[in-house]
Amino acid sequence: MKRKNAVTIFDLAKEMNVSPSTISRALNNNPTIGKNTAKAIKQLARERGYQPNSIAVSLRKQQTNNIGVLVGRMNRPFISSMIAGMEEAARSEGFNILIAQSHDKLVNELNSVHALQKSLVSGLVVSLAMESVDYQHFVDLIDDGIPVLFIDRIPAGLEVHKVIIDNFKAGYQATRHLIDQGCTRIAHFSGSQKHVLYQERRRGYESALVEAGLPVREEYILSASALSQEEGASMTEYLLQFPEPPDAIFAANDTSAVGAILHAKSKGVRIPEELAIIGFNDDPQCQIVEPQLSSIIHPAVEMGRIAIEQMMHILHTTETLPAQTIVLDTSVIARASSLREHKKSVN
Amino acid sequence: MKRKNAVTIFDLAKEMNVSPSTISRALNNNPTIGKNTAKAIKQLARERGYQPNSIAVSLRKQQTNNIGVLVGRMNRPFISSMIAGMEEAARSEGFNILIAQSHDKLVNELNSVHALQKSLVSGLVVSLAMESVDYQHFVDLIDDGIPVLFIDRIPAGLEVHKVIIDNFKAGYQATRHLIDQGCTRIAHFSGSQKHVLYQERRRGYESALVEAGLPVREEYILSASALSQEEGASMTEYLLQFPEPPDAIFAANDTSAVGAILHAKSKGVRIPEELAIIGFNDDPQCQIVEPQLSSIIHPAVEMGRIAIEQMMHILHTTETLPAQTIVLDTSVIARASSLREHKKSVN
DNA sequence: TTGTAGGCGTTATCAG
DNA sequence: CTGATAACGCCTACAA
Repeated sequence: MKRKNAVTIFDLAKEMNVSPSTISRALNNNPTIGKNTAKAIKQLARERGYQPNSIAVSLRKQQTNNIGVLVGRMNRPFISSMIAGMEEAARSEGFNILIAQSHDKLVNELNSVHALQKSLVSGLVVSLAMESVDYQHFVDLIDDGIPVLFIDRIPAGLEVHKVIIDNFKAGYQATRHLIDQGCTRIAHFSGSQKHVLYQERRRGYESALVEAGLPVREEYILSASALSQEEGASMTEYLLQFPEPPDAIFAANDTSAVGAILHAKSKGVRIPEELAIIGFNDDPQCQIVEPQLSSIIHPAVEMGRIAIEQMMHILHTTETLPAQTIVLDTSVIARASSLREHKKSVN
Repeated sequence: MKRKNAVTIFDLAKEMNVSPSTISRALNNNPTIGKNTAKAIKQLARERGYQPNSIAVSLRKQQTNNIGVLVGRMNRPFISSMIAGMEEAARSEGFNILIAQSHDKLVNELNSVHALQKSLVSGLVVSLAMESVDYQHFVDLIDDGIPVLFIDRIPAGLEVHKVIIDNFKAGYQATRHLIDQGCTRIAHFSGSQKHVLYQERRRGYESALVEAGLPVREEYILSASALSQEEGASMTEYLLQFPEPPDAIFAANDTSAVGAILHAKSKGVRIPEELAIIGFNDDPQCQIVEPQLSSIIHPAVEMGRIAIEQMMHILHTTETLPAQTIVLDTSVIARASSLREHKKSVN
């Protein structure tokens, strides 16, 4: 398992009758090296196919070119797209992405943070595990000099770097869209209230209702742990039994919204005429379900890219940067599930 | 950016009045160390929160604990699930997964292989870029002592380690299923014929037809570059114009199959009565489209897991292992898009 | 059973 | 402008 063509700066030095340090300096564009020597050295390095041994560099600098990425599960459309964006951005900066999944369990989150720390990642990008409530392990990391940046699922009340979407505004937009379609009894499927993200979407929802002079009815606000398709269906079943059932649903994700559509259809409820529905994320399924599902667009790939750019900024700055939050915009994509006939021209 | 609690074996050695090598040996379970000393050392290491510096270890061994994973795009359901499986398996072995995307471009594939090689990954798991035809860069890597294992999209005619599904059999199964439903004019959506994977699925399709005494009609076999939903729709449109249009389609992926369903429905073609359809991959969309799409199940997560286990086996073996191919089984999952009324009891 | 010393490949510091 | 030299933290002959 030995690398064969292991050309080192020592080999180059011997061949050119200079010292290894000269080679090192030339290759690192140190200005104190003579123009000509530098050029000759680079030339030879290219010829010999010299590749700096990144492990040696890391050992010397006590820092790798790896960024750890910790997520709940990576095989979800939104997450994998986010990571895809990170990978691109990181690679263009000469960094690698090192992935860990917590499977939304605190134990795994702890272990993974630990494992990544051991691998000496230069920085860590985290989308919190569902049940995470204790953030001490991240604080330790930060205290240890490893910058941590949170993305999408952020911790509550912690002064840290964040890249998020404006969940309040998105919730407002979604609800506002339903109101614009003439809906007045709008229900909301929310997720675990432990998460800032769902709290915010809900706040946006309530704010839009209040602004429009509509009542905020507690019985119309349902929380589901996983917001699965099944949960979406059963929540819809529950709502439809009301003497005065809702005429619209704003679901905090697409999966539960699809569940709502399928259930409503199976009960002969017409969508969007009797029940307008909007989801969240713009997952691929939105364009497949019938009627097509309106949703809120997340710039997932871009979020990942921006997170890495921000991380690079932090890494390249010697002094400690104050915690900064980058907020990305969302928008409504209106489709058949919420566009009522007499409003369709309006879009 | 300095790690603070950097406890080293040297620190422990000083504290215990032994030499660093003793510490190292004890922590590595070297049997030549006295039971008691070893125990005491491990105890102290735990107390002081000692963490071996993995970079130093890597430099010494000229090998990291990272496995490179190179795929086309990671934000596709099948791929991200595969990587999820790899991540789990690798982590349980103390390895990290380092991701690179080729975006199905040869240039990126080359660059990424290069970048991963520079980061001194211990091994590389590759799912080929669409257009990859030249495999020299992988051969170089292998010659350089870095084991390479191909998964799913494998190179043609190269003696290498592989983890794949039996695409021939899967193609046979899918077609056989349609034949069992009473279909006799079965069309096939295939992908780029440069890929072994699509060649095999097609061979399986043809084999099932021949076995059943049905003709293999060239005009029923269509190839699409990306097998997108649009391509699926337009290929269906094309097929439906035949004087004797097909009564079934076996699509080499779900996306194009969904395109077929949507187009056929829009033309008033009844599914599955007039046109039975089966896809490939069992992507989430299968259960959302109406009628629900029959498909071929891939054990994606397990494939990833097995690939890593195989890689570990290779890494832990000192001599060079002969190239081995692991073939995983697939099965048909029959849903409404292909289950004809009079056959439904059969399943 | 334990200690000593050298080296993995690079870079930073200090002389020249 | 360039050359020695000493780390970075760990492992492993070889010696004791």
